[in-house]
Amino acid sequence: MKLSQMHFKTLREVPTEAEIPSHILLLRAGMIKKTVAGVYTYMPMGWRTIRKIENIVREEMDAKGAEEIYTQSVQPAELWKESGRWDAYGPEMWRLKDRNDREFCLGPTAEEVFTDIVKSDVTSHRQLPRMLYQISDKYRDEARPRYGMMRSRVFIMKDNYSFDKDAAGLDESYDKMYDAYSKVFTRCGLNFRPVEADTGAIGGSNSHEFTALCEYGESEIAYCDHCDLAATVEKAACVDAAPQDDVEMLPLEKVYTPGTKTIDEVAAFLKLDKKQTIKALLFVTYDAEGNENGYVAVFIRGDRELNMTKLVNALNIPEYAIAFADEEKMSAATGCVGGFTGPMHLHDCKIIVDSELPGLKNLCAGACETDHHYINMNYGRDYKGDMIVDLKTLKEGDECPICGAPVRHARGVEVGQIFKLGTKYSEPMKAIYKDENQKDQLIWMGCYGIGISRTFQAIIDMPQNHDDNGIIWPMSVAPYHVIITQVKPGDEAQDEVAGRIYNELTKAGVEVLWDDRDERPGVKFKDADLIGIPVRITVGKRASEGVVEYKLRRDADKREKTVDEAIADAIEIVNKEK
RNA sequence: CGGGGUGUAGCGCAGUUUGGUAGCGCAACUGGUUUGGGACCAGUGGGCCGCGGGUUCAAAUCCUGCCACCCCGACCA
Repeated sequence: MKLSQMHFKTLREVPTEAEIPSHILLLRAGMIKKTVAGVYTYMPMGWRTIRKIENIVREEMDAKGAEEIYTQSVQPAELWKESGRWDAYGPEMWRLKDRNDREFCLGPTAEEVFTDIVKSDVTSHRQLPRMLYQISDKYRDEARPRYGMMRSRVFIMKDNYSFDKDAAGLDESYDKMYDAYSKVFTRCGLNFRPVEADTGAIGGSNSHEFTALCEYGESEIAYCDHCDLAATVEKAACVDAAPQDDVEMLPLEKVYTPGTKTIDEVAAFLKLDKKQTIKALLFVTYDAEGNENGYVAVFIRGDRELNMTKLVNALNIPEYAIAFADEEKMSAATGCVGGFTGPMHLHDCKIIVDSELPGLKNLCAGACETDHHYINMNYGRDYKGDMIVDLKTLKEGDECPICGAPVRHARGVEVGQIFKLGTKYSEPMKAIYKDENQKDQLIWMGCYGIGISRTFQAIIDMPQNHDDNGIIWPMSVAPYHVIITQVKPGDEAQDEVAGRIYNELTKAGVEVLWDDRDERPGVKFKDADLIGIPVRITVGKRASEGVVEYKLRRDADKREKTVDEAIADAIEIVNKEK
């Protein structure tokens, strides 16, 4: 393809909307354009890379026996009501009505549609297992779109669904996908790590997230250098402090603690370690219509951090159905007092106690009375919880829940996630097959997603895939393999040499971009670096002698080569790496 | 949804405090000189100053309502 004939434009200056390298470079390279917040257009060069990623995904899916289908984005509300997720999904779902007032959504995912398809076609154990996938736009009306395509409202996702006879079959499908995903992300040039993850709105029993390691990522993962621990921070279990069984309970005492509303203030005032205090966190919960339907008080050791995901899982409600409470409003109903709430004297309020508190003795907590705290508070004797559960966030340096070593944290971008759904969808939607004994059985399902557009962007954020001058595409996903930078189009010798290189490489299956624009050489070099084509062949002054310059985008050094050498070397490296 | 910020030419910005009818750089276009790392000279075109309402002889500028976008948080396969 001749660059002079392409719809191609690069930006010299950084657009204000972008902050992280991948977003800045994609915009500057003219590979994407924003349509509206969280919605992007893929320009020719960017779209080529998207298609390369998609094809890597297709190859790996097909290799595991999955078949591609295509379901359209508009999905009827009935299916979602059948699974129970029409209400559960919340404001993120993009809902719409047709002219007859029937309800639909733009698919944020497609468990319902796939389950519906399979249940009507599959009736016998002989038809299982099955694995179907698709690559399509997904719609999620994100509260805050961010970082270009890292968190957008419309994005390209590969989603597939496995249908098995039983749990063992599901395990097998899951393992296949785990393997396929590892291959996909390796081929895409990502530094990634599979980590255990929470199942969120999708549900199910077991899940791994594939996280591209990158400082700009929104996921935080916890891992351990000494054992296999690798989990999202939401998922990671936390080790309770050792129970103080041998410590004697001291008499409960109310103390005057004027103006000490925060844990830091109380601890300083009473000269206590924060580990001897209990922190209160107050929440209000909402029903499906968005009306308040209850209060929740969470108690956790003063130095700990609440893990919202664990709380929501314990309450078995969706995340959007809970929010920090207006303490003043709540005080009338429950007796809490802003800054001085403790687990005693509360009423009409669900009390949730972190799992390590019952084992700890003589703690300090609010007295539900302004300017007062209790000291020597003990579980069982002085207070009780309606629920006792691990609500702690595993922090960097905390004890590893598996081996006890200090835990490490890293940031990353979630590029894929796999779930064991079990019968979560087949049960409400009645996806049933007849087994060998002519008995009805539920189909066991798994679902597996890859954010194609997110992967596209995450690739660039890998440190090895960009530098100050632009993108450095891995060969496997580069929009073109080779760029011919012709210094002086119209020069007879250069035209001849560039044309020959173009033709021979193209014949060999190499994708070549020919920069034949009437621009100064500097502009072409800058653009070539910016768009990140892996191999550059510069046809310049010495073209008449049959000599060109050969340079890899990722290396600094350039080398003069004969035309034939350059062609041979380009073919070799492209075939090796593509 | 809470907090903060910004909307002026395709992109990046100044002008707003103190009202007087819009400017700079890049990009584009024309001509010329250039041609191996974002050239130079001369010239040209391009703006409902986010949108509505108000104050005023006069509004990019003051008042007011709305909208959009970005950042932090909340939230999120």
